Amino acid sequence: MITIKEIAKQLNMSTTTVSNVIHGKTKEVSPATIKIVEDYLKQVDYVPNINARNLAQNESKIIGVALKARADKYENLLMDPFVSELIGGIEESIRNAGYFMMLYISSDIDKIMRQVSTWNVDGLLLFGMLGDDGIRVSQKYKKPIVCIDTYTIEGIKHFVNVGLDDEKGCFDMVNYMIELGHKKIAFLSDNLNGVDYARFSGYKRALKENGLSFSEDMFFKIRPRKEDIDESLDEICERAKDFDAIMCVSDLYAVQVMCALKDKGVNVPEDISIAGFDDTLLGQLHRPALTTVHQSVKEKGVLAATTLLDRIGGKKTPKQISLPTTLVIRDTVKARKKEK
Amino acid sequence: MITIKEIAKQLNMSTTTVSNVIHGKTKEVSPATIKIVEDYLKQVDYVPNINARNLAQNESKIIGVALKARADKYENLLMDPFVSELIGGIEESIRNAGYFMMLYISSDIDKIMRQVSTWNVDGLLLFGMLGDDGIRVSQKYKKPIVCIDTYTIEGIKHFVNVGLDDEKGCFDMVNYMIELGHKKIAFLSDNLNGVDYARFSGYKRALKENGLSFSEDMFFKIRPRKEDIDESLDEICERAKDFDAIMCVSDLYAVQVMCALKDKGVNVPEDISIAGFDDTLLGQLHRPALTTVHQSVKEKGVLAATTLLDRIGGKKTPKQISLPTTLVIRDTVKARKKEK
DNA sequence: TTGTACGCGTTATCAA
DNA sequence: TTGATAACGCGTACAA
Repeated sequence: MITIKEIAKQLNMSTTTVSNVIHGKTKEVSPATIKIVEDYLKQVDYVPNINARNLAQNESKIIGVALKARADKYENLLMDPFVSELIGGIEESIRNAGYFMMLYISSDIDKIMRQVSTWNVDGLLLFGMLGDDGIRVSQKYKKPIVCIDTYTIEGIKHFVNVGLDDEKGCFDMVNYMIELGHKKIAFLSDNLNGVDYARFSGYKRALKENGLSFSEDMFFKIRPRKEDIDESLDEICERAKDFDAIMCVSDLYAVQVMCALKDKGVNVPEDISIAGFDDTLLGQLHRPALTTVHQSVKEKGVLAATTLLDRIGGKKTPKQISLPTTLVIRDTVKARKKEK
Repeated sequence: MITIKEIAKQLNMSTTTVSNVIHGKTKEVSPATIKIVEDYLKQVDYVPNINARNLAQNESKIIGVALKARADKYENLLMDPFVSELIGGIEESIRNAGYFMMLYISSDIDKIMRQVSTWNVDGLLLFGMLGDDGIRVSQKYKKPIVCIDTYTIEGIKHFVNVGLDDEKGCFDMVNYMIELGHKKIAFLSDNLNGVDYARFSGYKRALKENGLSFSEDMFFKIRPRKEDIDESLDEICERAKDFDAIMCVSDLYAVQVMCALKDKGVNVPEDISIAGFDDTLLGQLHRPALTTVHQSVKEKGVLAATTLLDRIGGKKTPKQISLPTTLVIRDTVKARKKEK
């Protein structure tokens, strides 16, 4: 690890000159010196020490990406295909902009904030915030923040948010199901907060606008933890007998339910129709191929990252950015045939 | 962002004393002063500046995780379920050990190495190294390195490696297929380097030990890029007509092939048997459920990270660590019925 | 055109 | 038991 000081010593010049050449401030350096320094730099393969630079300039070139994990859901958040695709898009954008990504995964918002302060990150990307998390973050951290898929009022007020038109996506799909003659349509998710609540709202609006009523027994609450999932799926399959169709809050759940149904001899879409949400690989590679609501997850990550970078660069950006959804009609939702 | 200097000023004492209290070097500090400092620390929510600390101590508490991307395969490596599960395990271990993870994704090994030097990372985790990458890295970087799934001779010589018994895993599966009466068994992958070559070797050994011969036309080379995949799968389905079974190098390919076959009216396992490798969610959630070779991807990540941390801590570790595989018998490989 | 000197926040050494 | 000061490597204002 050679330093500027060392280079200056070897070349018999001052650190300022070396530093100026490195940063292209060559207006005030003679061409001859430039050449000498540049040649030497290549020779010794100079790499600046980021810590010293950050300390001197009070910036870090780091984007913090904080994922608030839900303790009840996954062993590790990165194993969720949605999350990894999102991070993929984020990572790529950050890298291309010459920044670094520092990933924090924790269910403890205070821990996350300590890390963020410690590293003096230039900007923050937040995913999975709920309740008053937003307030607590914005009290401690004064640099640009962009949230992803945040629905809490505090989030909306305080931050820039990149989201999706979840409500409409679900509305469109349920509407489509009803057009095909389905009457008893269940909604399946593991909770009714944030994004899931928005989708649930779209589901209910579609029912209402088509003159169908909603009752509590039409909500299928799945328990996704490893130790619960089998029992939970059994119960859902049992309840599903009375239904024409199930609107699932994610592709993953849709595929899991279809597998459980098939194992019990129930056929999709002949006996029951199933729709998913997200349009991940899982649904694309299932047979029958999953009818689902498409969203571009990678694009969401890219958009969130570039928006944050714009803000760091002092540009104005919209505060609420909402990506569109589209229906992907494949083979798991078909016209209702028989009476139940 | 309050600093030690500021705290010392407020409390009318020296930075040394404050620093000592913070680091628990309380042998030489009077109880009274300790109390004062500790109380004040809580009040102001002091967070250390990592850059200054790293500069002073010449360490970073960062583990660099470098993924060498194959330009021909994915838009973004993180979208590969295998990779994200691996990273999940790594991230968790690093975090639990009080370190930070810095992720580099690039197809350019020199770029990766520059980043690693810049950040002065305490250790390096390498995935996807091929050819002479290993030599180039070890020339520039002198701190502990652990590779994952590296098979090159240079890699083996220079580094600690955490891998899998790929050869045996594939051997066992092909052996099992042959026991069930299959004779013409194809091997499918996108290349024959590194890990894939090891699996290919296991496949060939199983053929040989069972008195079956291998010929070039038994290797199905899939082209996984978006623009090629459909054509590639068409070709593979066509060639598959002459075969009893296909040993696929990954679950992803196995599932893709099964979908393509099904779309053409070919039934698995009735018409042809298919086996995968890795045991990912994709195979578990397919129907018929995929018969595959299990490896614990997350555990591999955990083991690589803890091995690296051990080395950083000065502990001795084995140089070659190989995880076992197990056969997961599900529904896509069945006894051969009809003559072809 | 080039060089000197200082500050960034922390830790470590050594003196008081 | 406490404090003053140097050092880490870089960038830069200002002096030469």
